[in-house]
Amino acid sequence: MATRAKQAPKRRAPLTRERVLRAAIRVADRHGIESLSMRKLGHELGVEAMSLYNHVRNKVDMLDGMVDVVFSEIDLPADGVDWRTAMRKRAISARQALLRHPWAIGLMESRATPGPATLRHHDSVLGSLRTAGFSVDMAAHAYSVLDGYIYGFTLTELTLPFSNTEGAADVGEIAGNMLEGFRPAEYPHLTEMAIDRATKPGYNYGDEFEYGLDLILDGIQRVSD
Amino acid sequence: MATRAKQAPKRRAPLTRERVLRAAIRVADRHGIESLSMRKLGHELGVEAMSLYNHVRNKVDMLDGMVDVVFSEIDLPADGVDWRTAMRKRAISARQALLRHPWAIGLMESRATPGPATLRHHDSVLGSLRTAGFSVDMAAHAYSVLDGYIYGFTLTELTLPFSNTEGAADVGEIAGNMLEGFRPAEYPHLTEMAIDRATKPGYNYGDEFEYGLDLILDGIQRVSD
DNA sequence: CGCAATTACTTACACCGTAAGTGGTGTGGC
DNA sequence: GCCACACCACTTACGGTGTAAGTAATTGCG
Repeated sequence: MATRAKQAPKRRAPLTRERVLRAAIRVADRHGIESLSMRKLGHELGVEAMSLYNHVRNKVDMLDGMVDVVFSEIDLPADGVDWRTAMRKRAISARQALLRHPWAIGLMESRATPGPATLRHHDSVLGSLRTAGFSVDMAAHAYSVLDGYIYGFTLTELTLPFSNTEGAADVGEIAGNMLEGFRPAEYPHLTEMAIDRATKPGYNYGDEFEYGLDLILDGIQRVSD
Repeated sequence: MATRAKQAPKRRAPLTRERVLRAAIRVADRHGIESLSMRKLGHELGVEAMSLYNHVRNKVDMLDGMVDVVFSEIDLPADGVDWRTAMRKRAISARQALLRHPWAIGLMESRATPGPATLRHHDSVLGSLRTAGFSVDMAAHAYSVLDGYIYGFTLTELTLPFSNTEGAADVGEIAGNMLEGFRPAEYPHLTEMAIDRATKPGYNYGDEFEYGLDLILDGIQRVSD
């Protein structure tokens, strides 16, 4: 038992930036980003708050790191397939990552310094388009529409007044929320749509995503031929 | 001077929810949302922090109100014009409002209860589409792509690492930021694009907005015929 | 005039991010 | 074997936050 390396029972796994970020993401996923404090995060890791600052410059640096981890979870476009299916898969993967970490989009707004995974992601998407023969201008156009749509759709999806955690309970819930919040006559078209949705058994707003995505991909394809 | 109404010189304008929200927006626009505290806002209005709570339930209620004001600044689609130009104008107006108040998109993520202006806005857009002959399903599709794109594009525009306050200084700035932050060989396509953009004299990322917008409007039009 | 409602004020509390300083512990050179 | 050193978790402290609770002043109305 000389030089006991790590088998001592009280020894705890050493803190690292990686471990801090993972724990922060876990807390934010579970309890919401607004309740992520350095003290609570320290507690989660069995450590005092100030110890975190040995691995993270400050809180906004940590938030930057968290966003970068989310980007790292998005599948990069595979090469060897046509640009359209590559973009389609990436878009779907991106939406899933952003839904998994609902706080990520809200953080993006305030974050000015993209991390390495973010840069790698952007570079890879651009590369996929250029390899497929897109001009620089056209790649910029395509990237701009696609990314805008991905973030924006997911953002609206997240802010929807009814639950987006798919499930049959949505059916009446939509109309319920609509009708109790205001007098229907005040917002006739909103009401019409809510009722229409509520009466469709398996309706799920998330399904709209691929409709718009394909519409945009069609548009890009048409203009790039 | 009996019953002096309000001509006493020291009388200050009474607080109202309206005035509180306006001041909050002013502070957030000027110094960033993260430095908007109830105490500072009180100071801005010449009032103690706690007085604000007579007109606002709590801080998140205030943030909700601020977002609703931003929505109220977006031009509603005019009726009497075809849906396409109505949607186009509204999209441009929405982007401008969101750029004017850069904190608004970041707030949307966490806000679950839309205000009256927000609801009125949505209702009006839906109404414009329905009047133009869109089915409920098709209106939902169109609205979903368009709104997603508007928010998402503006969000990416706001998070761009270079300044988006239009101006000739952008030219070298883009390439500059790109090249100093990392080794170009690591992100070849990003670098290529940055250089390409930087060498275009009047380049402004915001111009991409209308390109994507028209691409989407084309797609909607094609599918709705 | 007097009453009721409104609303700005003060005080207090728990929590926040983090600057600064301290002490113990694991590792590498002799 | 031993010691110096780098590391890193710790404690303490400070100024800021949102807001609950209570008080006092002003206003509008009978």
